[in-house]
Amino acid sequence: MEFHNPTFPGQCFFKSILFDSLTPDEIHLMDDVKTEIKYKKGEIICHEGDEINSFYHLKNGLVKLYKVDKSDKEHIISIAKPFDFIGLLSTFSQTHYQYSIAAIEDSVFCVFDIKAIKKLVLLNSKFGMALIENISKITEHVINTRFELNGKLLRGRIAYILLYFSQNVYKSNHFELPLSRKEIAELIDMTTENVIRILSEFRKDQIIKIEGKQIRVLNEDMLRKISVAG
Amino acid sequence: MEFHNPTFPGQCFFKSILFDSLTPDEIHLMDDVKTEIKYKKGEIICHEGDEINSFYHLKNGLVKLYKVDKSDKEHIISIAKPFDFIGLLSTFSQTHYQYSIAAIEDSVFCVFDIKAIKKLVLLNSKFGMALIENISKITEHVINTRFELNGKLLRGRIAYILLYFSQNVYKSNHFELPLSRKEIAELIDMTTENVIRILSEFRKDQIIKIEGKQIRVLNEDMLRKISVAG
DNA sequence: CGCGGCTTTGATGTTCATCAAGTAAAGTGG
DNA sequence: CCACTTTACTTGATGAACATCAAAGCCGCG
Repeated sequence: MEFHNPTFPGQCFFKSILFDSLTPDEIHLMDDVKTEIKYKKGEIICHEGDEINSFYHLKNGLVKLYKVDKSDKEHIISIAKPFDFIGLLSTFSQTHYQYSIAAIEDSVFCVFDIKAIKKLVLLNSKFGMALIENISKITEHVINTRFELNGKLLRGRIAYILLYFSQNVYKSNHFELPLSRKEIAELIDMTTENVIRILSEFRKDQIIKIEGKQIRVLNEDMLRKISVAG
Repeated sequence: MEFHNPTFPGQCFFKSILFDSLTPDEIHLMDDVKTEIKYKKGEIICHEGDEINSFYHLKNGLVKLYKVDKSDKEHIISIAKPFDFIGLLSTFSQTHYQYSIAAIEDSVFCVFDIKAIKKLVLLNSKFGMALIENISKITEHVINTRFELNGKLLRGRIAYILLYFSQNVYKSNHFELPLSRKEIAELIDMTTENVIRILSEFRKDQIIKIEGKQIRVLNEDMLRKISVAG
C-alpha cells in the first residue's frame, strides 16, 4: 500500500514533468490523444487483469489502487492524490493491470493513449528521463511506506493513517474520512473491528474527535508519538 | 523484500538491455566508465544513506538489499541474483541510498559511473525506454512479492522461500542455503526461533531434509500446497 | 417498512514474539 | 593448536497482540 508524494506543483500534468521537457509541437501532439474522464465515488476505473491502453493522470479527487486476494478480501496498495501518476507502477512493464483502481472520491482524470506516451519517450529522451525519475520516486515511496507500516503495531498504523490524511491529503486537522472503516482496515492490513476499536480508544483518550466520518485531530503530538513508537 | 526475475538471458549487462539499444560507439563509451569489483561473502557494498555514485550490475553471486529499523534489526527488502539490476530502485530518484546492500555469497559486479548512465539515457531514448521497462518490472515484482508474503502465515512463508531458492536461484531440489536462520527471519519478517521451529516441523513431516545449511526438498508438492494455502 | 451494509462492543481463540536456557559451531588470541 | 569467546542454532514455556466469532444498534434505500 502506498501514499504518493505530491511532487508536482503545477496545475496539471502539462505544467509538471511534461512541460519541462516537451517542445510546443510535442505538447500539441499530446493534446490530440488526451481526453478527460470523470468518475463518481465508488466507480471502478480499471480491474486487475484488464489490458493497459491508457496512461492516467489524476487531476482531481482521490483513488485507491488495490488487489483482491483469494478470499476476495481487498488490499489497498496505495492511495493516490491529484498529480500522482496513477498506473505508473505497471504501465511500462506489463500489458495488463496487476491491480485495480477505484475512485474513493469523485475524480477527474487526464487520460492519454499509452502508445502515444511510449512514442514520446522514444522521441524525447528528456521526457524519458523525467519519467524514470518519477517512476522511481513513486515506487520507492510505495516500498518505504510498506516497510514503515510493517514495523508498527495496530495503534501505530491508525495514527500513521490519520496523520497522512490530515497532513498530506486534506492539510487540515478537521476532515472527512474518504474511506469506510473497512477500507481503512484494507489499507493498513488489519480487521475492521480493530480499526473501530482503536479509533474509539483514541476518542476516549481525547486524541481525536469522531462524528461518523468527520475526524478532528485534537492532539497531533500524541498521534505523532504513537505513530513513531509503532 | 523481493526476488527479482532473471529477465536477461545474456552473459552480462551489455548482452541484455544495453546491447539492444546502444550503438557500438556508445558501448565503447560505457566500457570506459566500467570497472569490475569483487566482494567476499558478508561484505557490505553500500550503506543506507551513502551517496549514489555508481550503477551496479551483479555478474556473479548473490546479494541482499536491506534496511535497518530503529531497534537495529535488519529487514531484507530483496534478494538479487545475477542479471538483476541492483540499485535500480533508488538510483534515479535519490542522491543517497535508501537501503544497504551486502553480499551473501562471493559476488562480482560491473560498476558504472552513474553520471555516464544518466547521460546515456539522454543521448539514447531507446536505452531510456528499456530502463523504464526494467525499473517497472523490478519494482512491480518487489511489490507483488511483499503482497503475497503478507497474506501468508509463517509456515507458508517458509515454504515460499524454500521454493524460491530451490526453483529460482539454484534450480535444484538440493542446495545450500546462502542465508543464516536469522537472515531468513529478516527476509520474511519473523523471528529466528520460528524459522528454526518450522524448518524442524518440515523435517519431521518429511517435507525437507536438513543438514546444517544443506537443504533437500523431498516433497515439493506439499511445499507448494503449504505456500499457496498461506 | 424491512433488508443489507456499515458500525460498534464484548468474549474467545490462535498465531506468533518474547524469554529463558542449553548445545553446537566458528572464530580469536595466546 | 588448544582454551576461550562469541555467534549460530535449537527447544520449550509464557504471554501479548491480534483475528475471529457473535450479537446488537444504526442508517440509507428500494
